[in-house]
Amino acid sequence: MARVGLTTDRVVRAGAELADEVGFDQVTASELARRFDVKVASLYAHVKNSQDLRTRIALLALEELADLAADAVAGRAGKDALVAFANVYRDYGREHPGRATAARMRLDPETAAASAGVRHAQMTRAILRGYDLGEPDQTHAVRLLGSVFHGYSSLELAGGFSHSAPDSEESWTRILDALDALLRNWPATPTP
Amino acid sequence: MARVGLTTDRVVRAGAELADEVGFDQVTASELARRFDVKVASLYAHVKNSQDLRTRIALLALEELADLAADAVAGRAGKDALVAFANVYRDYGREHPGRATAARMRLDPETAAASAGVRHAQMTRAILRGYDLGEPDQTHAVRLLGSVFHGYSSLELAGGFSHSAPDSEESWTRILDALDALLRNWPATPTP
DNA sequence: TGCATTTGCCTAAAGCTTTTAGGCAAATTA
DNA sequence: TAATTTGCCTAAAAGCTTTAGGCAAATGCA
Repeated sequence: MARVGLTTDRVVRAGAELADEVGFDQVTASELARRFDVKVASLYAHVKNSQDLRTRIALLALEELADLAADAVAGRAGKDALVAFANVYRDYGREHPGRATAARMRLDPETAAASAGVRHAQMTRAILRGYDLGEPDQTHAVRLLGSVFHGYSSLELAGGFSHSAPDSEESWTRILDALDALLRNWPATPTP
Repeated sequence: MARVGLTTDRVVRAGAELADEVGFDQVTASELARRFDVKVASLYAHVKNSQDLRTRIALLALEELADLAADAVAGRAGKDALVAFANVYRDYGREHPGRATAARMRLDPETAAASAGVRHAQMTRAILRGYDLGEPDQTHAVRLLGSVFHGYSSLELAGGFSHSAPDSEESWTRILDALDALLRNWPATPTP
């Protein structure tokens, strides 16, 4: 019997492509097997189960995103860095909707701690060095940026901003302008 | 044979509770049937298929959220309204994680247009009347707020902010302070 | 109250996905 | 070339989804 040359890596990559084509939650071992022209059981030598497959796709997406982000911010600072960084997330979500959804998947704490997710947080902090924020405000800002990137990408993917003016492109630009202004002018803790 | 008294409404409500208990994507017709002590096929008289069930749970969640939000903002304005509104989203996500995930589900355009989603957008606009924003900036701000609420809730649910200082509560408060400051001070479109 | 109709839940069955166990042949190593 | 490892296979069990057809309970009407 001819061997197709399955490896965990190839299976996960094919899973990521499948996710982009049919949606992350339509990724099944069966469909993947069909694409490799292989029996389903054969896949189970390379991933523990279908949950494991999905988790690996998520980890792959997080790494790809982190690599792209690292590239984008290299040699930039201030608003320039912020915009480049933010666009990586948005563009990734539009080019790879399945992977992007995967990247938003809930991971158990240990898996998350060992994932490229930590690089994302570090890079966000690095960008904030271009603004004058001490702790704990820097952490608040990291969380705010994460929420906006995450949320915008997800709403845009869900079609929330299509079919209505102004177009998403313009909102995105202006939101980044606004975030930049906010970070330059972060309000002091109000005295209660 | 004793009748349990299934209706579409009861099935969907039970589905929403199940979602909160086991996670939205673990909601299956089989499990629901088990809880009603009924055969699976019986459910299919009340929902078209399992996708229909999930969509109906999402619509229920959107309505509940809109009702809560409407209550919360009644009689409030400015930052007070913003904070009350925002807290509805965050609290709902923490009290009803499954429903909240459902509310973030991708709906097809017609379904979305007929959903309580439009009330959410209207209420967000109403809150922004407390700030001095013209069009198209008001729309940009609606999208920003949607992204933040959506994103923060989703990250918090995924455990992104637990096990690290400062606690999520504090970040949330400070992020709302920051958004209020931003809306009061929305930057003009930069001249290119 | 008695009868007709509607409705609610059932059984049956087919098709699909997941997952495990065990086997044989191809690839690798010695 | 022989021994070992590895890759893919068949088989099979178990669960979820969905449709079709049937019977009995609830409802409506004379």
